[in-house]
Amino acid sequence: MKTLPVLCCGPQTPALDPAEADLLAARFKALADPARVSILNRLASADEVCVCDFVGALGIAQPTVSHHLKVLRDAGLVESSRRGTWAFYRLVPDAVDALREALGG
Amino acid sequence: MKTLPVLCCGPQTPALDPAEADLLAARFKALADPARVSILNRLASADEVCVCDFVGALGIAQPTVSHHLKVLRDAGLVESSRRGTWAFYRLVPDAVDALREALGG
DNA sequence: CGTCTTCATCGACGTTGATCAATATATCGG
DNA sequence: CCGATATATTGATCAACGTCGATGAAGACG
Repeated sequence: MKTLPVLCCGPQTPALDPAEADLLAARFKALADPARVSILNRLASADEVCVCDFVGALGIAQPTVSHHLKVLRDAGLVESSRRGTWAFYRLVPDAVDALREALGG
Repeated sequence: MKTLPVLCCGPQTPALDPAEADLLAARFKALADPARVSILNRLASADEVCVCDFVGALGIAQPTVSHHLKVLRDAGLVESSRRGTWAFYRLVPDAVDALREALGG
């Protein structure tokens, strides 16, 4: 007669909702690049920062900066408004707070 | 005579240390996948979880789970210990705390 | 209008990552 | 030692990402 294999785990607790996992992963992915971490860090120290400031500080080409800002915008972590010639970016505090809470507040 | 262009930004505050940005980005990148977010979420609710539990709960193949666990291990977010047949994974609280502080605690 | 500046988008290139089948390694029971 | 189980590693494939040059869109200024 065949013996049953020994099990290591009891009944499983339900997994995290896949949609919730997707949302969190998408937001963390927006931070998965040094340039974008630097952008967020700079935004944390000022109410508004204009794009030309990022270009000067990050040492990467202007289209690349624009690309990173779009990634952060699509993730809902920053928002922008254009005034005349320049575009200014701000943090979205609620989105950043949500991420921090996901890490176990 | 040529006029000087109007500037939008004053003198720049120093940028975040590139090495620091790299480290933070690497850790956020480890969370930039739904499977790994679910793994961390499950680890947050239990002292230890064995690999077979992840395989059952995530609905992805065993080598893929092993790959994701390696990514989290390399990022220093989890650690593992083998006891007999099974491997158990735990959170590394300090690493998770560091990430949360980077989001502005 | 014409030119200059700022910023966004597009197209292309090389790199990285996620996934799984197959295989390797290790441990337990007999 | 042998077969079964659990985990890790390898190799291959396909998609996604970072980067930049070229181009486009929109306002400022004369």
